[in-house]
Amino acid sequence: MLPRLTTTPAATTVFTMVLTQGPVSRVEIAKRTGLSSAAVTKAARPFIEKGYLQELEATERTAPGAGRPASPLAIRPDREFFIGVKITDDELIGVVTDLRAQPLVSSHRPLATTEVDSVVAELAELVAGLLATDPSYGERCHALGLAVSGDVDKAHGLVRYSPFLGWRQVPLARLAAAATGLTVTVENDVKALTVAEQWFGDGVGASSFALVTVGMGIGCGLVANGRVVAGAHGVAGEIGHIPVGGDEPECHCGGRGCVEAIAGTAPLVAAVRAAGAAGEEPTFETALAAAHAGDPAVRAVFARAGHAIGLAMAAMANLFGPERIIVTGDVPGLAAYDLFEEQINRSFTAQAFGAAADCRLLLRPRTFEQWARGAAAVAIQTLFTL
Amino acid sequence: MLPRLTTTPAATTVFTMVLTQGPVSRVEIAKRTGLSSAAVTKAARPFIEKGYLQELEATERTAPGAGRPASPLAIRPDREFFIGVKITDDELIGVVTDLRAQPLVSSHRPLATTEVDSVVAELAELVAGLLATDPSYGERCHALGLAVSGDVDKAHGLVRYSPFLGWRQVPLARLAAAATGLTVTVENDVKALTVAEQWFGDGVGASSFALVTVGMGIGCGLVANGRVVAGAHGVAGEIGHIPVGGDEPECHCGGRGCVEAIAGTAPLVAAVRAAGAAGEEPTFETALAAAHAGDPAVRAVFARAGHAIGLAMAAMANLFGPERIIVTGDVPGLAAYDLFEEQINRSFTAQAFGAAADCRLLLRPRTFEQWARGAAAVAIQTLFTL
DNA sequence: ATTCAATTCTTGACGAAGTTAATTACTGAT
DNA sequence: ATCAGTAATTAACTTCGTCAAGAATTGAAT
Repeated sequence: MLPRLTTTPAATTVFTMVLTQGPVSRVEIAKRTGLSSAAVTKAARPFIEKGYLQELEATERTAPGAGRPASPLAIRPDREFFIGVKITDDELIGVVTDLRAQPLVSSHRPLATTEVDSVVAELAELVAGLLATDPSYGERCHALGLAVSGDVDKAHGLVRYSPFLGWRQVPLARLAAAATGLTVTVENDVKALTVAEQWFGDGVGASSFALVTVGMGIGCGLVANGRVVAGAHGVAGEIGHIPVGGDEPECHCGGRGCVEAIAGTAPLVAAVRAAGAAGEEPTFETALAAAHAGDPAVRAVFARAGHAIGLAMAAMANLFGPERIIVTGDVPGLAAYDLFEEQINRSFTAQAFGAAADCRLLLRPRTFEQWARGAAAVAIQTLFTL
Repeated sequence: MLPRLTTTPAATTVFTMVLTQGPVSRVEIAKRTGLSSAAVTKAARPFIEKGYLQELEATERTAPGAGRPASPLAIRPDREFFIGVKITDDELIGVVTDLRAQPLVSSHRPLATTEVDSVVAELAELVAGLLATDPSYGERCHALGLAVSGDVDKAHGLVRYSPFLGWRQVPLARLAAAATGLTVTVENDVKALTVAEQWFGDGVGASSFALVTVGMGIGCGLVANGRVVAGAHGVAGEIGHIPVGGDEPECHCGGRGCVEAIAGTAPLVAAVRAAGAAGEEPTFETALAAAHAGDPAVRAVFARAGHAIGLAMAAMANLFGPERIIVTGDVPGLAAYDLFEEQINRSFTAQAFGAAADCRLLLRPRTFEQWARGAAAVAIQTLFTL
């Protein structure tokens, strides 16, 4: 267990500002937070003493002017390391990150089964392997973040229900802590990625934004008033089940017209097959290739999917009014994104209500390692938030 | 100007808990908030001294037991009064409320024009009339809340854009303050109603909930993590422009398939007309009568509208995961609600994703005075929140 | 009746956190 | 060199809330 450094509100504020807003002078921190500069000095001191923060050298200082030059506070990223692991149904993806949640090494480990004990055992080995890659990791890594799809109770480290893994009420934090000796946080995978964007990515500085993930399914993480929207019953961000398709396609969720039933990987391939394109037994890869080769029937299917995604994003923006929308995807979705993009933009703009269309759309490809990074970001945020 | 009593976090917490959670003992407040009971005693004292809070008499106390009986703190609702006014394009609706935002008197005033100066002048007369109804109002009323549809900048008391009123960049708080001598807050009407539910209605105790208003249009207010979702570009809660209707109906917003283009009052009447039902030139009233009389064509139109509303509510719930959904409406919507209700419930349940269907649906008819009450609630919340 | 245990509320000393105001530190310009 | 301007630090003070002890008020046991 790492002793908690952020004991007071001011300490939390100051440290997270330096962590997320890059090097900042004390006066600047005081201005932005409303604290007195004296308070900033005091709050920063313990972090400097313990090596989490440092003052930048004179050479690294910014624009000069009249008066004493500022000595901006900067994070020491290698003061502490974190491990983030994304757990899928057939693989563990793990990364070691620094304090800024920057991935340093990554490692994959296939899963033969999703049986809990077996996954935890594999996880322990993955973690041990990652820690062994550098001696400093063993010394200065105390926290592990896990990202799992489904309904996660972060406060209790409990996976309430994960359909993909077939887990119910699994006390994953406790099990993983016992197996690895680290402090463990568990979070829903989309929310974890959202936290990574909020603190270390394109959500920095926005009090509200949305993250839309396009891939096998379509997911969404929301931040409002600076906090992740949790969802009262374990459900939130299910943008994939907004019914924009009319009565037509039936969805695995029992609903009709869901975005995911149009633009999810499986329905998309099915639509290509129904169109008789991309070969005898089309797969996502052959469909992709056919679309890139210019097959109009296949391209129409992708355009329809993009339309559905754009409408759902507009619905979300109309309801929620985010400052920005970050669009990202896992590996398959990522490869197809160029096929969606134009139609997403067009349909979003057409359906966004009034000023909601002013919302900035940011396209950000993210690899699977980024999901693991999200898990690490949650561990970091948990450690440094009161 | 009323001097601010809630200067410290503890004072705010204690007072708002008594205000919103009814009579509570100090120990109970301490338990729920995590404060020490000593802190509660200290925080409560100034409110008692100034007459905002009182200790309940022995006779009013709750269940006895061993030990010193609790003396619960209760609000003194008549210590301070508030005026709330809802501004529509053809009418001002005003109420005087007590500290609990309970309406005591109401008054309407027709508007010949929506020209700003004229509206402000009418407003001043309305307020003067309301204050004259009881001498204590004049003594103990210092704040006025205004509710306006459209994009409102509450922090600056500015109506950025209100399509219904044809207003742009109107510094309404300043103008109304000058005309009435009261401290004025301005808020979007749906958000105001949401605040009323959050503090004094069916949102009490919920850290997240949604309010859906069915009427001429369909609106929505959202509360997440205990705070109203504002929307970055002045847009939020536009549930009426979620495209659940496919490509079919074109909406006045420029989009297609919007809920409001199906279930709004005008499109609904148009659909009845297209069906050739409810008389030569059907109005909302004749359509309503025909539906209540059992005309199947008209009932089908209402069912279709209910379906659209239910789907939009499910989309919202899937995305947002509210603990509860409060469904309400203005006068016309209210009269028709029984025709929507069954279909709303059915379509919501069908489309809600997994546990999102567990969300409690509360049907709460609200009169126009309730909207005015919402404005008063915002004034109250603003006064007693740090 | 009296004592005791239980629970609520109050009080005053203390401690932690942050503010203000004065001081020191450092720079470029006159 | 002096000076004006900005940054950071320091020390005294304020404020808020905790803690621990005690006062208040009841029901139950002796």
